[in-house]
Amino acid sequence: MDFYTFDGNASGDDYEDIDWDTDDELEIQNITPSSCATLTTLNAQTINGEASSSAGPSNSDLVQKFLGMGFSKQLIAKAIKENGESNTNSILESLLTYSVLEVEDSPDELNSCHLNSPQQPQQECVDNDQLSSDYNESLCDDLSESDSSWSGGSEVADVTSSLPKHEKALLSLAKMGYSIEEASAAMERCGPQASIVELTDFICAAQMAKMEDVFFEEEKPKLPLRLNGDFKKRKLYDLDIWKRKKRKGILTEEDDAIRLPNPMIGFGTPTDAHVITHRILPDAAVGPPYFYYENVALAPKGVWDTISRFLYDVEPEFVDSKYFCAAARKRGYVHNLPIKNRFPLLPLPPRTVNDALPLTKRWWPEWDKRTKLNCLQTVIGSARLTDRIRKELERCGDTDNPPPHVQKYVMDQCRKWNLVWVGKNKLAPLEPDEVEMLLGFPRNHTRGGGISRTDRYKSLGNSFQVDTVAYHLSVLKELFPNGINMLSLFSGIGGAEVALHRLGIKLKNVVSVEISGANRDIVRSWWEQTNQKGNLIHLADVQQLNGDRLEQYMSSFGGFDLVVGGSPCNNLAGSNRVSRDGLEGEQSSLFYDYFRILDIVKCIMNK
DNA sequence: AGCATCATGAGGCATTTT
DNA sequence: AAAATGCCTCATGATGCT
Repeated sequence: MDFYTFDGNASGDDYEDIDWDTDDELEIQNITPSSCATLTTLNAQTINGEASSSAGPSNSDLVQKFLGMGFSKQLIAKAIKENGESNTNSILESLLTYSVLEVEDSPDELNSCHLNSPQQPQQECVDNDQLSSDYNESLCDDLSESDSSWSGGSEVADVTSSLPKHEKALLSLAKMGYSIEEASAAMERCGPQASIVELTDFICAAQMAKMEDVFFEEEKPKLPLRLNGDFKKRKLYDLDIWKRKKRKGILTEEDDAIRLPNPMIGFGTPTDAHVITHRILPDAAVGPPYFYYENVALAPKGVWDTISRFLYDVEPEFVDSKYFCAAARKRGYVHNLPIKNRFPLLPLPPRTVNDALPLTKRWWPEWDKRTKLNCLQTVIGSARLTDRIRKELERCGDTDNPPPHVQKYVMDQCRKWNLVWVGKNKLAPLEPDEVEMLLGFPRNHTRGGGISRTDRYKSLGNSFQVDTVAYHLSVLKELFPNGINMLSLFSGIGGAEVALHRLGIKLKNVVSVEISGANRDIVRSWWEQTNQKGNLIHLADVQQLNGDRLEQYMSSFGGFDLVVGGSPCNNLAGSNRVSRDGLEGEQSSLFYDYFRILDIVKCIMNK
């Protein structure tokens, strides 16, 4: 395969022109992860997904940890000076002691303590004028919006001011007889906005788990994945069931499977008060290169376990993009990137339908309580549907409040098809440019150049949410100030490329593999329009990309810094009524090519 | 052949009710 | 504790038109 010349294939997700009757496909069955890198098993995890570090943390890590717990820099410096760096517990004791001298205990306030003093890191602004004025206008009051599904002001990992309420909470727990370790673990776990009740609930659960582990001294199984999220009653219930099953000896493999976190915020989002900044990666996963893999979160059972197993046992980070923009997008991301000091793209995108689509506000009925859209898919609602709804509403007469059964019918269809109000009794699916905006792409990114409207929806529906991905990739900016070389598999319309560009990360050499000619055209066109100085190499088929070819590229510009890819979800997505066959499905099995290629790159880089 | 349009549930959690 | 209910999901295939 040589540098690709554009063909006539204009479909967004079609693989019909690929010969599927190859031997490769058959060999996928029962394949096991085999890697030239040593595959090590993940150490037993603590409940909060953060394994305790055996090596002593560096001074900055230490400071960061206590900053995250809400102590002021001055107090931390003092405590470290008195106790030395090695003894974390005595530092904490000292910090608490200082707090006793300063703070009065007032439990009533503890139930509602929040971080304040929002801070946004400075960020180089790149091509933000691509975005619509609606978009920009809505940004200013974004932070003040309140949303019942999540709380807290804008906050990034670096907290520099003293936050006595945290210290109060810690102090209260200590006074209640809990150990410093338990209290701090619970606080780190539940977040700064957690109430005392939640904190004690967590500690209780942890104690129960610990107690029972004493009774069941055998092998320590992996606890269900809890990357983040609060430890509410539901979680206790889960843990209860799990313990009970274990006692009865009926613990099945399913109980050991990866579970989705609730809320689905991964290691944190730009607007979360509490962000996890440390994790332990399995040795085999540590780069180079950095890799970033994406797929739908709600895949059939066992799929994410397999993906994680192949990708060096890295636990997926599940994130719903509704915490980044006005539309939901539940996705899992497996990556070996640092997670400390992430920062969001600026300006922050509109976070409600009202802000994202201001023209719908006038027609939005009071009884439609939606503030977010559901997942943007590859097809839209039909005209007949919206016509049926309009007739149904008109049948109710000239009222602002149709009967409940009509409201339910309308709302069900609205949620199912992501309809928005564009007139009296008039609903409509999103326009392609509205989808572009919601996903964080520049306006008209997919417009023109011969692509059909149908395929625009298809390509957009298969794409990344740029703000979400950019937040994760932002840590690369300080690591690669001179730019990066990237291998982009299943590039689609270039979500990763756009994200890096908007982050101000220079793209030196990009090898992009994408089956759809229309999508390649889009990326090529974007590349030229944004005056990229780097080198874009387009290929069509990941299956044809072998080690020799990779070695050629890598020797010409010195290896890849980042390997990005979101492999086909066709056989994993819930919308697929016909062939939801799992990871071994016709298209979704291309995941194994992502692993194959990543592993080759890894081998070459670590030679 | 390309394009637009339309109809087509099940799987799997989470929550509520019994 | 179990059953019922609610809710959401990067889609595929058939058809008719130009």
